[in-house]
Amino acid sequence: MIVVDYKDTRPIYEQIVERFQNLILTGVLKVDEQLPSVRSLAMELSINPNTIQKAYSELERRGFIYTVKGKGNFVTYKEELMEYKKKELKKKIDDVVEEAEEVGIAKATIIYYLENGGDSL
Amino acid sequence: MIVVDYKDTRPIYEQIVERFQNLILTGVLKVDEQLPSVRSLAMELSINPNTIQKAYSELERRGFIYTVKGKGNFVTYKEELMEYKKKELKKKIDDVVEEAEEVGIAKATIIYYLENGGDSL
DNA sequence: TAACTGTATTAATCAAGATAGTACACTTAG
DNA sequence: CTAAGTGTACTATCTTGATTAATACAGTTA
Repeated sequence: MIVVDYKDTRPIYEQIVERFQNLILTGVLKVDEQLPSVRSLAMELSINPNTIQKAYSELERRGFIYTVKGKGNFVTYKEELMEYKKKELKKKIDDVVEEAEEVGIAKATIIYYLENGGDSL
Repeated sequence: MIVVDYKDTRPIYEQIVERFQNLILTGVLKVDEQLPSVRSLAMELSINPNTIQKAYSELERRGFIYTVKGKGNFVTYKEELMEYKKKELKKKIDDVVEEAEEVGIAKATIIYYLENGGDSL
């Protein structure tokens, strides 16, 4: 379910955070479903429990999971997550548009590219 | 012209690379214009010359500048850069679209958002 | 020749990420 | 209640990439 890419320059805990985010947002992990425990996942991936813990803390901070001491980590109610994801997406889209405009590519050109693809940028 | 943000977690040389990329792509630095020398910029920013060198090497590798030993570093012909920038932009746009579709947001919705903004995602 | 340029190399330092080991608190099944 | 599973916290150590430091070499130009 979770894979670590050692060729990736990003820290392991970030990779884990992103992987779980995707699993949750795509519905592979259902609402209130339990995530692997800190220790078991660490064992499975042959990495330190502290690294998993760091990833889980970040996922909780971002609102993707909630933690119950002594029980485990669980997936948050999905609607809240969609809101989070939408915000992220909007930010990315706005960034791209801004970046394009800095080099003289208008928003309309981007829309045209989205509609027609290919070399239309 | 160049600023280093120590609160930024990214390495200094990456910040410098990105800053110069923008200055070049936005036309603030003209074609064939000379960049500050390795030593002078290092002095100005109070950082090590090696760090500037690393940034300039990367900029050359990416095709943004060309280097003449004994003379300095100069801005590359702009059309080539636009091609580079367009490729980058396309990649980013495609990424966003893919990411959106993973959570059930269609390309059409993104286009609508671009056209109308606000909460239309 | 002197004073600029870029380039290369080696060693030392620093900080973030990751590991290792241990301890403590809570929950649940038995 | 006890045992085994959870999450949490803390400290010490290791590793790696980024950065600094110091120096040397090579090309360009006034």
